Amino acid sequence: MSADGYDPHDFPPFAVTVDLVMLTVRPPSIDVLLVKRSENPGRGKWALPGGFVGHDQDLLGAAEGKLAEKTGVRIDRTHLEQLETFGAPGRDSRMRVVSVAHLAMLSDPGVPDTDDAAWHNVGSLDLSTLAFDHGEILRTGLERAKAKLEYTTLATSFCGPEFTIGELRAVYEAVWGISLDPANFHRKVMKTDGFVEATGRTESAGRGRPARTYAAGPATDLHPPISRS
Amino acid sequence: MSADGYDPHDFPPFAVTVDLVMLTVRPPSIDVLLVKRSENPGRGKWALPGGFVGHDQDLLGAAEGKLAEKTGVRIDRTHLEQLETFGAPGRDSRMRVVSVAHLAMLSDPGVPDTDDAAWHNVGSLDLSTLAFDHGEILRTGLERAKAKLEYTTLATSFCGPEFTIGELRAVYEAVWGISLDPANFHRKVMKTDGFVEATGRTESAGRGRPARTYAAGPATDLHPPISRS
DNA sequence: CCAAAAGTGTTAAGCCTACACCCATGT
DNA sequence: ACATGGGTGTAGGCTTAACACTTTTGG
Repeated sequence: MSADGYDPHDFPPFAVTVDLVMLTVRPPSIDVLLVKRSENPGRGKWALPGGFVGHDQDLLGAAEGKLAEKTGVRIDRTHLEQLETFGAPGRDSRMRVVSVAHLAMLSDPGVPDTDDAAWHNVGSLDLSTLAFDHGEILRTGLERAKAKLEYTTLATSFCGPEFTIGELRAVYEAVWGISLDPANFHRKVMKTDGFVEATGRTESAGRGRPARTYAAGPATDLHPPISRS
Repeated sequence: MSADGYDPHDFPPFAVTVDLVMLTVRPPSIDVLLVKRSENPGRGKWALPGGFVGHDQDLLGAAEGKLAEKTGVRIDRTHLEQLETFGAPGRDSRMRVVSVAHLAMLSDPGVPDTDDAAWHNVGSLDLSTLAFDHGEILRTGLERAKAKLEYTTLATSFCGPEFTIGELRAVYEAVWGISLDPANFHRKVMKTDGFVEATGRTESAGRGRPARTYAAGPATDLHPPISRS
């Protein structure tokens, strides 16, 4: 674009793909969906799900399609955003590929693991064993997710349609790897407009006082101060 | 990539470009470098500088090249980062183009305006008149710059090699469009490790007590709390 | 001396943390 | 009864915003 001095019919051709970092939280584990490569390069290695962008697809649409194909999850309760674009020469030995990585944050879809697709606990995963540069992409996605919990309300997208404040807190604790004061956490969530909405129901977790349940609120991108202590 | 089920020799071909949102601050104005298009589509319109990515170039390298070509500025004092990738079908009428937009934050390079490249005050610019989707890209870049001032020390990259705290404050005031308390701002900068380093010199701005000068400190990506009040 | 900008001191308001304490349930 | 997690109250410490005040220059 703005290709002054270039003949538009003589540009270097690229393949463009989308790759997805699909994260879900099953406290205290945080899991990523990986697929086993059936072809070279990287045959037998685990990789992020992804695929070529069609000629008439936009980037987010291509990512949505991959997400639906892998999880069958309805898009509305899932957060999906562009992460970063990776395009180093040689990252794919076959050809010049630019991959637009996306980050998806979803509640446990309950999709069972199969031979060629499985959820992996990121804590016990050696990133350097992933195919291509997918270890680096995954690291970037994890960092983004950690950062976003702090100043957005996106943690709710890791929860089901109805959840307790304790379950929400468990998401933060899993992602940040620390423990939070239940009392103070409760207050911070409550005082943040649009974070959660009361359902009026309660849910018993077996032992202890039953907790009120909530649904994700309308706010998604504002900046509440959920501090890390 | 991870193109299971696709023949790697039969992928949809794309052109990949980098476009640059090059911002500089001349308080109280914040300026962006635009080039006038000499070819269709969008002939005569202003556009972000950019160009095709070469087959052996990585994305950041391609952006650095464009930056050097347009400003002659040395890279070390300039902040350059990937912004977002834009790839909607039809954004360029000639072909399917994916543009990896980058954001550059630089101190006034003193490059004079020419017929086909000029610095524009973003406040008095109608974004909808830019070529392609460059108005949207510019808006994204401005938002990113505003946000990054709050929790990084990148404001120094808008300043020259030696600057006063007042000049640094003027950067914040220009970007955020508000005025800050000089006393409190001074303290916040000083108590943030690695934000600025004293030169030992002072500089008289004509009237008033001469200010000590500083150089950018080693920190670039930490999180000092420069609040917006 | 006066205006103006740099820089320091001070104080009151608000926020956050830590923890005490009560509530409601399963066993 | 007691253990367990949910939820509220509260005191102390810390940060912050607002502004008074001193410093150092040019006119």
